[in-house]
Amino acid sequence: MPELAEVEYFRKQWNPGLNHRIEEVRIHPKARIFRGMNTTAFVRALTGAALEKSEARGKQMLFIAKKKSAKSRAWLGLHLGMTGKLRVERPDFQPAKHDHLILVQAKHLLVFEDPRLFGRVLFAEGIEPPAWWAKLPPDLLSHEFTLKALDIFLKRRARAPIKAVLLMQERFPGIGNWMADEILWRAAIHPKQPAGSLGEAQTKALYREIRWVCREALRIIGAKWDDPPDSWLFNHRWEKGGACPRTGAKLQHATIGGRTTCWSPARQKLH
DNA sequence: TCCTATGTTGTATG
DNA sequence: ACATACAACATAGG
Repeated sequence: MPELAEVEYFRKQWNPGLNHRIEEVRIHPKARIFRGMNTTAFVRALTGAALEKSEARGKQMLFIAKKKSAKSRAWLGLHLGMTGKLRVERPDFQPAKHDHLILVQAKHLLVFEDPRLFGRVLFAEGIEPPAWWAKLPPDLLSHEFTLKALDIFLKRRARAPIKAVLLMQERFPGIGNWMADEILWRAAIHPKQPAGSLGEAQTKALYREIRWVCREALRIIGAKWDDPPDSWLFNHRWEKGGACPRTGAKLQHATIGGRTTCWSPARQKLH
C-alpha cells in the first residue's frame, strides 16, 4: 500500500505515543520484518525509553526514543513494505495475527501490522543518527532534487524504461507504482520510453510533475487519507474499462519494469 | 485453481 | 564495476 504520502499518514498514526514512555515491547521475534537484527538488544533498548519524535523520508520512517538521563538514543527505523500499517489501539487490545511489533504505553498500544511481511524494522543505538538514516537520498521536494540531478540520473539509466527508473528509491525516494504512473500520465510520457531518450521539454515536464504529485499527494492523502479528485489517473487506473480523465480514451495496461502499469495511449505516445 | 496486489533484494547476465 | 531484468519473499482476496 504505502508510497510517500501513505507513509506520512501512517507515521502520524503513532503521534499519540510521542512524549510517552514505552513500558513494554511485544514482538514476534521470528517474523521476517526483523530479518538481520538482534531483537533482544532491540527490546532492551526500547523498553523504558520515551518516544521523542518521528520523521519520514520517502518510504522510510524513523522513531527516536531516549531513556531518562541517557546520552545515547534508540533509533527505530520502519519500512512498511507492501502491506504494512501503523495504528493505535487501547491498552486492553488483544493483538491479531499480523501485529508483529507493539510498543506498549500506559494509554496506548502502538501497533505495526504487516500480513505479507515485506516490511522491515531497523534499529541502532547511539548519539548520532545511524548511517541507514543519514545516508538516505534527498527528498523530492527539497532544493537538493534539481532538474540537473534528474537529467544526470536519466542519462545514466539511459536504456531502462522511464517507468522502471522512477521506481528507483536511490533517486526518487517515496515514488511507488501508482505515483510513477500518475507522474508519467501528467507529463504525457509513455512508460516504456527509454530514460535516456527524453528530450529537454520532456525532462522539464517530468521534473515539474514529480514535484506536483509529491506535494499534492502529501496534502490530500498524507494529511487525512482523503481521496484524490477524479481528475487524477489514480481514481481510474484500477477501474474495469477505465477511461483517461483528460481524453476520455480507454486506458491501457501492461507489465513494465516488473509492475502493472497503466497509461493513456491518447496522451502518452512512444517516440 | 490461478491470478492479482501502492515493495525490495539477491542473483544472473550483458 | 555498472546497468538491466527477473524470481523470490508471504499472505489474502477476487
